[in-house]
Amino acid sequence: MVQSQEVPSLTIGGLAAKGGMGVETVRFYQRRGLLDTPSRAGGVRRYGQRDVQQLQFIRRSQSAGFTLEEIGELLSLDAGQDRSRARELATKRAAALDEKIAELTRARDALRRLAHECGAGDKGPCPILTSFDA
Amino acid sequence: MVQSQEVPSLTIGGLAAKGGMGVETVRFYQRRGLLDTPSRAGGVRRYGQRDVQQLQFIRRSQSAGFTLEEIGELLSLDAGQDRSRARELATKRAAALDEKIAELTRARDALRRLAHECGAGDKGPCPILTSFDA
DNA sequence: ATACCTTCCGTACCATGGTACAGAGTCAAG
DNA sequence: CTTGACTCTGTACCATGGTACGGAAGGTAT
Repeated sequence: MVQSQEVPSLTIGGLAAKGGMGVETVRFYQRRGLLDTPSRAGGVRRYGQRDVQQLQFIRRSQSAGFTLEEIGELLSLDAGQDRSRARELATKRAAALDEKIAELTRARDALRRLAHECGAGDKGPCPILTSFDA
Repeated sequence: MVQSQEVPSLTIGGLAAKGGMGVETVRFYQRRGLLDTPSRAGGVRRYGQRDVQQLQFIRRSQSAGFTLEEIGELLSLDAGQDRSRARELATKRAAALDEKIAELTRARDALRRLAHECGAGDKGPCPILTSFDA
């Protein structure tokens, strides 16, 4: 089985576009060590599919609540041998998300209650401060 | 019905403790206009139940995802007459929370899947990058 | 080959939500 | 009436996650 040896063809602008972010953000991730910086063979740096995937991974991880520092660790684990550490990070974050989800759900319910109790009228004070018992 | 005219008796330290935060944070909220600064009648400023309640409100609102700026608006609405604005803010945030909850739920499920797929062994690489399809 | 756009690199700046500290004043217990 | 803890005020600093900008070099369409 031969690995298809992709020729990296994107410039940083194209890469950023595929990642759904600005060029400056890509460079920022490079500075942070989240994305490597290919060599300037000749003129301008070129990026490939792997880099696109990595940017998308960063975004997904962020939306899962990982910090950039944690994402750095995940990326280093991806290539590494320490499965149990990988599992640990994933399950810890999943548990944290369970808590966060519960918290946001309570808050949402409280807000809907507040909106309802605030009544149908449009005049008069609405005691938000005491109504919002999250 | 007579309003019980509470005599404010807490110092800033006691207030902060009741709010579950540090003194510096209370002062920070005062600077941001989220909490008013009683006059220094004599020596030291004194705080009452209303202030405690307000700090708790701030914390609850933060956990509901409001920014400090939005919280400032909510507080001004509390005393105000604009019920429809209050309802609008509450329902908008509730909807935003619904989205956020869905996003976090997806991320959590993806993480649990990842942890599972990462297997029971403890050696060898775990393709996190491609497994985490949030 | 001449515009014109992008990249490159370094450095500076931004918003958000705090946290720390110095130096002076105030308070309460012993 | 001293001592030690707490308060007050102003200003500075912090972490996180970017965003902006200037000036030089590279790439590309006409």
